[in-house]
Amino acid sequence: MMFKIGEFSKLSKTTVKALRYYDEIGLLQPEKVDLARYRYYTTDQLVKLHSIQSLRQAGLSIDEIRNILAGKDAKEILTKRKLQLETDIAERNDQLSRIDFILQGKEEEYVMNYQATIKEIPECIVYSKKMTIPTYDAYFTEIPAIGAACAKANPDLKCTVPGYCFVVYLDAECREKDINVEYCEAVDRFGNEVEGIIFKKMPAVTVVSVMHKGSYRDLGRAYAFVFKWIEENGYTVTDSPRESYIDGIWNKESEDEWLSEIQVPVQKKDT
Amino acid sequence: MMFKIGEFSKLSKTTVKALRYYDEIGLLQPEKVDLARYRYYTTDQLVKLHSIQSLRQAGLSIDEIRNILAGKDAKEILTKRKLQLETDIAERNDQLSRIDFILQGKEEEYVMNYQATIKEIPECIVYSKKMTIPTYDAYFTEIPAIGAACAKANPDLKCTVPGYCFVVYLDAECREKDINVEYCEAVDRFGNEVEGIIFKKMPAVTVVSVMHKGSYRDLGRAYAFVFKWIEENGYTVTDSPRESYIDGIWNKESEDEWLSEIQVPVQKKDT
DNA sequence: TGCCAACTCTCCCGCTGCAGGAGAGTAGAT
DNA sequence: ATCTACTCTCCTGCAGCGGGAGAGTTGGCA
Repeated sequence: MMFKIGEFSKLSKTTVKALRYYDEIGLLQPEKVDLARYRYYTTDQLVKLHSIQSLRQAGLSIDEIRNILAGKDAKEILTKRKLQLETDIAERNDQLSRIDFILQGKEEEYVMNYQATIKEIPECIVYSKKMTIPTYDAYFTEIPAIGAACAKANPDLKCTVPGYCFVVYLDAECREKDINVEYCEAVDRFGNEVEGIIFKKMPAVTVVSVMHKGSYRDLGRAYAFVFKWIEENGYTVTDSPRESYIDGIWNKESEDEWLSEIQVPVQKKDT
Repeated sequence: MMFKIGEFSKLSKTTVKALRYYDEIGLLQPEKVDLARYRYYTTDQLVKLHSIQSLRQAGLSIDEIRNILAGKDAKEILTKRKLQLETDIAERNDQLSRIDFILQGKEEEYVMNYQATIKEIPECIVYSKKMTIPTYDAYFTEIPAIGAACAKANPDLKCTVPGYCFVVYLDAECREKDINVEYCEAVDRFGNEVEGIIFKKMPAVTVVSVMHKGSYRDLGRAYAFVFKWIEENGYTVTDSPRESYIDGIWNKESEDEWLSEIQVPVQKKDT
């Protein structure tokens, strides 16, 4: 009793296309092929195909199935696939959470609002100085002074391209006055340390990033957003936030065009 | 301030390959391209790219992102993607459950054991006869008799190719004696009804299928397997099981080569 | 014997979102 | 002038088939 491909297809509830594909890749070959190249299948193939289907429906790739049918360690392959599936599901749950977060906001204003992304900041060398500043306005005098002092002590030192210039907020809470901060700028190597300026290597870190366009006065809203995002998407803060300056007074006249990026080191909560 | 693609790539933590691809498909084009076709980006692109990344990380396709950025109904697109993600996660949980089910068995014996698949049985026309049979052995006399009676009353009637010949177990519990069954065979059209034989259309149904090779005496093990599978993989039985005969006494001499398929109509439990 | 419908065959393209690599041209520092 | 580090444009590959073109086969019926 031999079946032509169409019959076998109905018998096994598999498409003809899939059967031909399985033949081509050598996963399931017909019992016999005649002179006109017609494929003929028997119930032996039906049994094998049933195994294949059961594994496909369990989410295994064709290569994995081939290995299992060839007698390789099924337990190992299945366990591997299981892990893959688990990370896969975790990823999709993360995505679901992000979509819900967006949908719960006013969707019409979506484009105008803040948006968060997760990124990896690679390791870098920075010169840095810790200080306590009375108010935010002190930045405009302090920062150029640090830059000048460092350049004087290290004439050959170069900033990275593109630049990475940021402030780390060392206080646990947000405050408006007497803020403990660390000013950092990424450079290409270690140099001479003067006037409280030190060099160090910042390790690579995973952050959630939010872009803020406009005056620094409104940065508070961006922070509120990012912390809410972290909370509601199942992350935990692992370090002090960084505020990275991309466009500012040095290259844009209008405050409205200033661009900053808030980077909060985080880690996914394992639930 | 313009960035070449490599700098922009570092700034945005996006690969150069992806940036070129986004340019090609018109998702994110550089501010300017020079005579040597070098791409130059500005921070405007950085902001847009950040939006794109946030949506990509939420699992949206590039087409969906393009639509959202073009001002189309973001809520609708996001809701659709959310549904997709939910069915996607459900599917993977199903796969996970199947893998766990396999792993909990003795994996070395996996190949020799039963395997279950879900399939759709399409609608079909059958002639059928309900009866109560004392023991399974009665099949061997009853079934040929029904076939003969039907053929006599309907000389032109043809069975489908491939054939689909099965028994439905009408009793809720399994019993060894006085079993209520319905014998069915798929045919190409309705015909004359004689001797308790009736014609009817069987609706399409989703079943879990298990293949059983060998004597009918061991079918019990296959049933035990399939009901355990259904239980542990979160399905519920929706109708009486069918036992479909593929290879049997009519074409194989040795009982060991007989092949039957158990089909149990099921539905996924919504958790 | 001829004919026609229903199958079957073998290419080949398309899908998604890039990654990898070849081979050639450029920019900028020395 | 040279050298290195970029950048460019193709082209291929992935996973698992689905869709379709164009050509050959089979089997039943007149």
